[in-house]
Parts: sequence; structure tokens; C-alpha cells
Amino acid sequence: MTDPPAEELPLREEIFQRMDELTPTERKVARTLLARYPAAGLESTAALAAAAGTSKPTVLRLLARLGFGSYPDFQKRLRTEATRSMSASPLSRARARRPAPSDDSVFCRAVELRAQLVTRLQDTVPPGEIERAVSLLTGRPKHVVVSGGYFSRLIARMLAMQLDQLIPNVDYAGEPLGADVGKYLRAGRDSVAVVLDLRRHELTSREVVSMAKTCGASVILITDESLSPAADEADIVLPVAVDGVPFDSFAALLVLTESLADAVFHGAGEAAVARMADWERSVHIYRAFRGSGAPDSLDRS
Amino acid sequence: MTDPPAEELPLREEIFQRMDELTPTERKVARTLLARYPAAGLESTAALAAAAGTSKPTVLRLLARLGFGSYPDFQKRLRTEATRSMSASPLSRARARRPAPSDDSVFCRAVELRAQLVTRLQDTVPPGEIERAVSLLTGRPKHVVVSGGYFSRLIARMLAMQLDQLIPNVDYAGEPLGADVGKYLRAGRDSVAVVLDLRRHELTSREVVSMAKTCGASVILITDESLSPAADEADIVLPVAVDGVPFDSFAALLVLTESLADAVFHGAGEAAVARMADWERSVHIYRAFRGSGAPDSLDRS
DNA sequence: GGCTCTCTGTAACATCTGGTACATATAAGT
DNA sequence: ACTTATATGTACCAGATGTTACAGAGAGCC
Repeated sequence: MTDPPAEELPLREEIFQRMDELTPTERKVARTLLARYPAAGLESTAALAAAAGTSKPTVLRLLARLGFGSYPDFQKRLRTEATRSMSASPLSRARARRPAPSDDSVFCRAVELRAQLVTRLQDTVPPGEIERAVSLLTGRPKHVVVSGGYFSRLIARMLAMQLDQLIPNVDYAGEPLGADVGKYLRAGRDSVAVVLDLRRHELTSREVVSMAKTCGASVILITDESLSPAADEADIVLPVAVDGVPFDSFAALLVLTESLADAVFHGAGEAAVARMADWERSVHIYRAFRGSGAPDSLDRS
Repeated sequence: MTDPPAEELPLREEIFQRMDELTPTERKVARTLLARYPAAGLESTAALAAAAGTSKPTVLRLLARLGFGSYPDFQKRLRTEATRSMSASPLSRARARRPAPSDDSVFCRAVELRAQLVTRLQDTVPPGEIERAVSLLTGRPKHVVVSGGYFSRLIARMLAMQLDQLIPNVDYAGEPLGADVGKYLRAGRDSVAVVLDLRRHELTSREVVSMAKTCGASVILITDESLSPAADEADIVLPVAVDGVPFDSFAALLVLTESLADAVFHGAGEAAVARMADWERSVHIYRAFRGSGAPDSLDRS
């Protein structure tokens, strides 16, 4: 008995390949199955048998030979494949609907605007700066501290959490000049400070950058296109587009920080993987298990 | 013969578009249908009803409204679409190597991936659902409470801040089942709860939604495409794409919440403008005196 | 309050499902 | 020829299916 070789090739291929180990009438079933691929199998045994010109038991026998314990099992497989196939690409392409942008809702315009901000990201932030930022963060800094402004602190916090999953000694400073000032004073020559300062620029951020520089730390400043005043002292400046009407948007900012973390992950290699595993273990997030549900539809995670 | 068969757009599109002419429970069915597109509909009425958390007749009524005379008719249509989608085989091979083999940096790929997530937003979120969410929030609710999961709480917090600038009585509940439980218990018939639950879905969110519903509040659930288990009880579900490699991304999520706030701003009219002025006055953000900002955008930073 | 109307779940029904046992047909081996 | 083995179809059953009719539940209106 050779091992079933983890057959995860499309079911259609398998049927095609194994055609010759089938009995003549089973082959007829297989043919009609391949002819109208998923559809024929998604009907009832009776319908499939009729279409193939045979009887229901033959259909069942074919499927048994293919390794399916029951007809519903077989259909489940078909449905899964169909879902995968249909959610993949035809969606995004077929959704090439371009009805007049005039009657689009406020919401749609807001989304599109932000999509543009994200796209512009590749133009606003110099690739070299990113590289340097990444190598700074992957260069085993003694410690990393992240802080932001009144609103941007939330993004800063997020960045801190992501970085913390990848490299050790990451801190988030909610009040860099208040309670958390110690996190900055601890900074030394191979520390890295990541500071977010979007418009309207705040006095604080300039002071924070000064402080970090004084301690000898390297400073990565993430700011908007009009550049924070703190940009003068920062080592690396990553400008990002935020302007929108009526509100500024942090969409591109988030994408920047996430992608930065992504790049750090790739840059840090297996050290990051190991750290992520630890993180995963200690931060336990309770997963919801959906009660009963239909027997073959409880697979959503 | 008068049959105008002009409607040959993919069934999924039609459901997506006509979401808002459905009754609340029918919408739940429609959601689960869209979430696992053809598969959910290829199961039995009972299974579909169970997955959607309703009863078989509701499923049938939905389909009747969509113009199907019987469930088998509906399934026939699904099978046909599935066959068409899967028989286009050259596509499947061409698609496999579609993501450009460019030597773009990790960072650029990360950015592009997230840009796609944002773009997909217009496909994952039914326009009708957004409208309803907006009118719920602009309908002078007695109070609004926002909460999220382990990571998503940061986005929730951001959304709360933005909404707070536009409408009164907005709360952020960092620990909906802990210290902040009062913010939920205060909920009444015209309260609105906004709950974020991205994968991995957490038990808490389901409980929070239950609690809010019990109090009589309306619930807006923001979740990922695989739908949080809390989706059963929510009144409005806004699905958003988060999947990326190696990490999930909140880019589209942020864009969704920001754009939602944007729409609320437009929907709330001058009341929102007045409130924003107040906000501006009380929350004093020290500006660096670098020239003027862009005059035409009320920015937040 | 009472009334209507829409929405939704329960109960019951005739039908059809997938599955199994049995009988028949077909072919090969001796 | 008889036997054996495989291949196929028929008959039938318990259970699940899609469907319909009916009764609450709940919101809105007079």
C-alpha cells in the first residue's frame, strides 16, 4: 500500500489521471463529471447518474474508489474548490466597473482618495531612507522607543506593538516628556527613536527628537510632506502624504508603518521568527469557536 | 416573452448591490452567502439557514425576492457560474504567476499589497450597509460606544476620537467587559455600539455584541471577510479585507473607519461642523509655528 | 389603547435524497 | 461445461430535503 501522496491537486486533475483504473461505466460518470466540471457533481446522485446514462450506485462506487466516503464529502470538496476559484481573481477583474465617479457616494470618494494616498507612498518616501531605517532597526539596537503626537500616537503604538513582535527592547512612550521620559533618557549610542509627527506639528515632537539626539540615539522621523520642524535633527525622515478633504488621513501612514515592520521582519530573519513565536505564546488571544453550525461550514477561523 | 434578460451580471454582484432592499434577517443570509460565495449556496437550505443563524423559510424568501422560483433553480444558477468560472482554465494558469516577479524591495511589495486591500474595500463593503451605518450614527443616537479586540482596539480608539469630533456622546470602551462595562450597560434603544472584531476573532466581541443587543442598542460590526461569529447578532456588518503575508494589515480597516467618519461628517451637516469647532477649542494642540498649513483641509494630527 | 402590516420562526407534508442489499449480467479461468 | 469474479442495475428504506400554511412578534399609524 503506497502512501496517499498528500493529494492536494485539483480534483479534476486527479480524476483525469486515474481514468484508467475505473470500470467502463464509472468512466462514463467520470467523463460527464469532467465535461461539466463542478456542476455535474453538485447535482444529486440521481441527476449525475442520469446524465452519465448509468445508475446511482455506480456513481457512488466511482466516488468510493476515488477515496470519498460519501457523496456529501465529495460535494464538499467541489464546493471548496469552487469557492477558491471564484474568490480568487475573477472578482477583482470583473469588478472593473467604472460607472460615473460623479454619483459615487461620499464614502466611495473617501476610500478612493485614501487609496491614492497609499499609492503615492512609493513616491513620497525615498527607497534609500527605508533601507537605512530597516537596517537601523535590524542592527540589534540596544533599545527602540516609539512615540507620536496627539492623534498619531495610536499609530505609533501600533508600530511599537508590531516591532515588539519582531525585535527585543521595543518601548512605546505615550508621554515622551511626561511619565515616559525615562524611556528616552535611557537612550544611548545604539538606541533608535522612532518619532511620528504629522501636521499640525507639535512642539513636543521637536523636543523629543532633540532629547533623543542628545543622548546619542538615532532618530527616525515619520512626518507629512510639509516636514515636521523636527526633521532638521532627525537622521532619517520618512515623509508620507496625509492631506485629504475634509480630513487628513492616516491611511498612508499606517501602510508605511506596517510595511516598515514587514521589511524589518524580512531583514531580521530567523531572530524575528523566533521572537514572534514567543510573542504568540505569551499573548494568548482567545479564539472564538463557532458553536455547532453546519457540519461542513464551520471552518471559518 | 416580455422577459428582459438584461440582467446577466454575476449573481454575486446582484446580491451585493441589492443588499439594502432586503429585510434584516435576509441580509444575514446574504452576508454568509457572499462570505463563502458559491459554497454556502450549494449546501442545503437547512445548512445555509444554520450558517446564517436563521431558519429555512427566510432563506427561501430571500431567494424568492431575488427572483428565484425555487431553491434548486438558485443552485442551478450557482452551478452554472461555477462551471464557467472553472472552465476558464488558461486564466488559472496565467493567474498563478501574475504577481510580478519584480525585484522590488520587500517594502514596495508590502505597500502594493496594502494598496490592493484598500482598493478591494469597495467590493467587500456593500454600499447599502454603509449608508445604513451612517444614518444610524447621524440619527442623533443617545450614545455611541466603540470597542475593539486586542489589536484592533487602537483603530477603534481612533474611530472613537474621530466620531467624537462629529457627534456627541461618543465613548471608547477599552475594556468592554471590564472597567468599561458601564458604558455598555448604559446603552438603550437608541444607542449604537460599534464593535471591531478582526481575526483571530475573540470570544469577548461576541459577548459584547450580545450585551449591546440585549440592552436594545443597534450594533455595527466591523470584521474581516471570514466574518466574526458576532456577525449573527449584529445589525450591520462591514467586512473588510485584512489578509496579507506574512502579517495581516489594518490598512483597509483604517480606510474604512476614516471614510465612515467622513461620511458621517457629510451626513451630520452643520451639527458636526459646530461640534468640531468646540472640539478644536477645547483640545488645544500646540502648533509649531511653521507657517500655515494647507488652508482647505481641516487636519488632524 | 387597538389596528394593520411586515417580518420571522414553527410545524407539517409530500418528495426525493443517499445508501445498501440483492439480483442479474458479463467475462474469464479451469 | 461449471465456477468464479467482477460489473452493473433494481428495489427499497430511513432520513433529509424543499415547500407550504400558519401563528407569533414587533414596529408604525390612526
